[in-house]
Amino acid sequence: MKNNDKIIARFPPSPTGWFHIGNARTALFNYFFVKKNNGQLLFRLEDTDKERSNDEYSKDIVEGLKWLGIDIDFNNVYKQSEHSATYRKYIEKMIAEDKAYISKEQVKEEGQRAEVIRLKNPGKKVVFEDMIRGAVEVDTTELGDFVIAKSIDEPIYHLAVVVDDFEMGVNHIIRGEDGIYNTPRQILIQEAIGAPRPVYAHMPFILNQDRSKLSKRQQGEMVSLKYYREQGYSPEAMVNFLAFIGWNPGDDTEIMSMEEIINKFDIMKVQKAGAIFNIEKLLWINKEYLKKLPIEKIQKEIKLRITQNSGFQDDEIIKKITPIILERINVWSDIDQMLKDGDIQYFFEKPILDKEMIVWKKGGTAEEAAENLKLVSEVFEKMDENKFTSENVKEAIWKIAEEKGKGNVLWPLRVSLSGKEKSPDPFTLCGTLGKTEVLSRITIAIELLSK
RNA sequence: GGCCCCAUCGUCUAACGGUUAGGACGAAGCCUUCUCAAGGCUUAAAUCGGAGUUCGAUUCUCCGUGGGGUCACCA
Repeated sequence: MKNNDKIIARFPPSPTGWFHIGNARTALFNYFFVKKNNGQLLFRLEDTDKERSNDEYSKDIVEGLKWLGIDIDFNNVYKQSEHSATYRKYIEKMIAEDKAYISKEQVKEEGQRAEVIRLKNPGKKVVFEDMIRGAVEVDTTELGDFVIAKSIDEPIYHLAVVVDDFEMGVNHIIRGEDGIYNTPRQILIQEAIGAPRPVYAHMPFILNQDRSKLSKRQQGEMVSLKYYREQGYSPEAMVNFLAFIGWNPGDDTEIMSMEEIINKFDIMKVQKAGAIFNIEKLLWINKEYLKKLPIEKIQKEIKLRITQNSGFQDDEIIKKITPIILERINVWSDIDQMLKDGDIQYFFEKPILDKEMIVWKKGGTAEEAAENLKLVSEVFEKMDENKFTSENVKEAIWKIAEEKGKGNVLWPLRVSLSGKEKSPDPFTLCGTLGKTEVLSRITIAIELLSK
């Protein structure tokens, strides 16, 4: 860095699709690097491809970055589309200095220009230093006099990038591995316009299960950050997870905040090889973050999901079932699935019972079930409504359960209350539903059994 | 195919040239238990192959092999 000691990096997405998870990770690593080194991260929209660029995608990218907690200045976003005069200036300069020339072309396909601007390629070996990979050497001869602009007013990507980075004072470029092929020709352009060479770092890819580059074709919407936002993943979990694809603090720590990551971040320790996207690990990390959330926040989210999906909104019940739900989910959208499976409704309304299901499969009869339910309900009748907690219920009927066989008492009770083969234990159910509702559901079950 | 990049458990990864090759996710088993979940404990599981350098290679070099990427008037 000749003129400037401050590290300036950039994140330059082109808004031609939903914010890609791999791009999100690149942005994150840029941010880690810059924060660690008291530098600055700039944002640039590469929106010169008018056909494919759109505003919705730009918004999605900005929102995604904000969601992740990357605080960069979005007020004065540098848009490529607004700098055509700048590109023109450099193109003219290069032509004037004989570094580039207008080339007459044979038009072979429709849409091809009869004239384009090509760089005079000195045809040499370019060696550049990569913070992740070390020295990378490429022979640029085979590139030939490559095209740098379609016309004096239409630069192509490589030229635009080099000019923008130069104009913006960018001195560190951290980008995806595929940028390695672009680097030599961009260096040639830098030399032609007299721009200093930035320091490079090329990040390994995130991979599909078969180790090919992470693709929408294979992963569908799961390549978009949008998907994870919608599913209700915690941004902290996402940052943690993405950071650990290709990097780690060097010890056994798995859960780290953005601040801790930045603190320990070292770009030299970034992995060279690509890494498969492991959703299982993400799920686990997300759950770790879920568990750390304040209870009010958890209740609020659970209520939101339940109300949206089912219309139920009894605050008392929601409060009671919060711990039950929390230990059964990894991500908020799991609540939607629970609702779909009917695993929550029975806390709010009487389940439809199935006679067969109430009977304990491993050796009970309908008569025994009915009899035991009667015994249990007699005990419940005598209990104080205010002391009808799961602990007290357990204490009150444990003896009966042991005498009559636990399976033959607890299974029918639990199924009578939930109507499900799988559910939380009967004591928890009792404590949540309350004495009146419990007795009512038991009565219904007994009637059903005697039919 | 040319060029480029990469290579430790299934996955993410740790290991100044000297470790019983460590951790995590996942899996399996056990405990707890009426079922599910959660939790606790335990187990299985890896240095791609071959040369070389070295007293000693996961680690350094070379050659294979394998995988991936890239070869635009797209970004």
